[in-house]
Amino acid sequence: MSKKGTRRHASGGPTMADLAQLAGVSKITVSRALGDSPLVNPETRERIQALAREHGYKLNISARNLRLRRSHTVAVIVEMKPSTDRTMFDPYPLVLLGGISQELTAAGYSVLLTTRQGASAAAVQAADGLILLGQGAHQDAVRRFDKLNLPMVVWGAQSGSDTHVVVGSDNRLGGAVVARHFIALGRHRPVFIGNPSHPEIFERLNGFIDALAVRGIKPLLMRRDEFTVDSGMDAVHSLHQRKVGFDAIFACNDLLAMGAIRATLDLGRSVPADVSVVGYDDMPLGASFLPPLSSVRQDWQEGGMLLARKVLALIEGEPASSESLPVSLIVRST
Amino acid sequence: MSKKGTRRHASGGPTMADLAQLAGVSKITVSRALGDSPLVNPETRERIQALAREHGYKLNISARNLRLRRSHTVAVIVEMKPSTDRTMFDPYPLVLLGGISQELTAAGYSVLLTTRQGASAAAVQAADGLILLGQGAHQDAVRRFDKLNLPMVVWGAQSGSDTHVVVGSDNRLGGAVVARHFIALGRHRPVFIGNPSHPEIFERLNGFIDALAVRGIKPLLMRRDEFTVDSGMDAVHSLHQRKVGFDAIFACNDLLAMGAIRATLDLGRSVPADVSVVGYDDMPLGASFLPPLSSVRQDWQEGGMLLARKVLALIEGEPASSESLPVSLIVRST
DNA sequence: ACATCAAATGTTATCGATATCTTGATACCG
DNA sequence: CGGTATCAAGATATCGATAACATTTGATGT
Repeated sequence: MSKKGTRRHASGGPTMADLAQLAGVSKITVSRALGDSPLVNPETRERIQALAREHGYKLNISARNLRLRRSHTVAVIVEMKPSTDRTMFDPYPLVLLGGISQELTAAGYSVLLTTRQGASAAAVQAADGLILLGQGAHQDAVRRFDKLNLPMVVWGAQSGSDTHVVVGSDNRLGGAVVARHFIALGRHRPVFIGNPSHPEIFERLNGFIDALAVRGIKPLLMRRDEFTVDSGMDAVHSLHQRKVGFDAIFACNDLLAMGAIRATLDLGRSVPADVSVVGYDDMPLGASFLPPLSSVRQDWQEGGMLLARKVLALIEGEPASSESLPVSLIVRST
Repeated sequence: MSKKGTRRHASGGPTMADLAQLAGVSKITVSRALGDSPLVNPETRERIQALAREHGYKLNISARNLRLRRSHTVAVIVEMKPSTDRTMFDPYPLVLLGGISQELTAAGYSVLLTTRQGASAAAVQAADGLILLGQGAHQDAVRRFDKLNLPMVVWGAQSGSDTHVVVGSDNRLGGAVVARHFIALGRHRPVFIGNPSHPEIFERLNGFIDALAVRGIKPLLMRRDEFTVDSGMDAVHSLHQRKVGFDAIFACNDLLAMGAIRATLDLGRSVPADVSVVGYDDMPLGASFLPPLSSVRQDWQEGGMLLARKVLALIEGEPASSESLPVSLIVRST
């Protein structure tokens, strides 16, 4: 079936040049017709578009990207720790991704997903913009990708010295809200469970401490590196062994909170009568926990959408500034 | 020759041509040097690579993609329903993605993440291969992307008529394993909770039914569309109201199972003494549930890696066949 | 000394789409 | 009727990297 004129290309379909020949016009006219440019006669346009459909023409994105110097692609760099085989402990990154994806797709962009390590770094530089996820978004990572000179936004906590755009929940506020909740309940021996070496957790802790300080209350920090139920239980058992008194627990994650509650109940104390507990992230499951868990809710989807909007703005050459998203305390039974 | 020599390009860095001029060689030599080709003199190579580093040279991926007709990119199409759907909020797709990402990255590929709807469909065709996620992977979606004529693999349940490569957990086996577990425990009035209109769930149900049939047992189907704790509770309450007897529950998801257990306990019956319950997916939280939940575990990460390996094989022109991953029953207290 | 060969580098064409600059044709105006 | 808008379409150059083919040079063998 192969004649010289109708050569099939290895990659498959016909090119604009092929269509041009079929239609008896030049390449550029085909380009215009397919782009609905007003520069072509409506009849010609129709004819060419029909021809394109008929022959299953597909635009070669790589060629267009090269010519336009734009890929309409945003790279999302996710920190996937090699250590834990469970990639990330929680569903949130996906929700974040969902928000990002939704917004970018709507704007005609697509998402290039990359992990921090390895070879795919090469592909990143074809992107029009960058979104850095993964808690902390460690400075070295930021600096590394900064060198690409692309519009970039980072999810996480703002640290004063940063020059790039950071979007994140207002973790300080999150801590403060919980503190005020405890104060309103008349608690005065609160405990914080979590790992403050993550910038975001650090902010929560600070907000917590500062808001408590207003009443002269100093929380006890139970540092725990794992964000698991077991870790939460362990923290409370440890408090008990050390005979430390406490009447409120702020766990920086719902799993920790559930563990803490379980351990507290095991020790024969009541939640919330004896001990108030508040978690963080408002996992769907928390509402079904017994007793239903109070928690601080972040709007991840909105976060993702905001991240996306910021990169898009930067890509368009518009200014964009760092921003914190409000959080809300969902009070249930604990 | 007027201004060309020193012109800075809009997109930023120098090109191979620029480097070539700086080094006093031709473009192709630069290309070879940067590609560590043995065709260039080691000294020359060093010199050029040093120059590249010094001037912050970045390869233009779009140009290379065009020339090579390969993007070293695999598109992953995720079904994200805009509504509050299960897919988006479960951790599993992310784990799957993690596996995919890990394997592809290792092979020098990157991941183009796309949702099924919308404009980003254009970008997909630049990919070297396709992975279709999202339960069901509905036939229309499959057919639509099949037209792109790209190597494609699908995550989900195999339906006999499919010609494309399907990778998924062995859901039939999952159902059968639970059935045999119930039989071993001497249960004879089992209930299935879930939504069998999803192909994967349908398979679980079939495996369950068939394996029970060996002992002449017929399970009761409680159809529930939502995969939530509430839905699980509701199912059991409904059973109770209708005065239907049961001594075993197979919930096609852990949240349903937890709900079912909660409701069962609420009704004054004991788990597992009176009623055995098995969930599905083995969520991390299930192990910390009270009582610790028995569940069927699928290896999502391995699934993702397998998907990736299959597309890569297809891309390389090698054959690949559909495959089911084994599942395992994790017996805990329920 | 001359042919042969291999190493190192260069020349040219190409991947496919599109911006810029022209050209040809028709209409419109005073 | 000459001159200028207006519209439709073409010619050419370009984006940046690389494959295929071509050339130069020095070394080796007989």
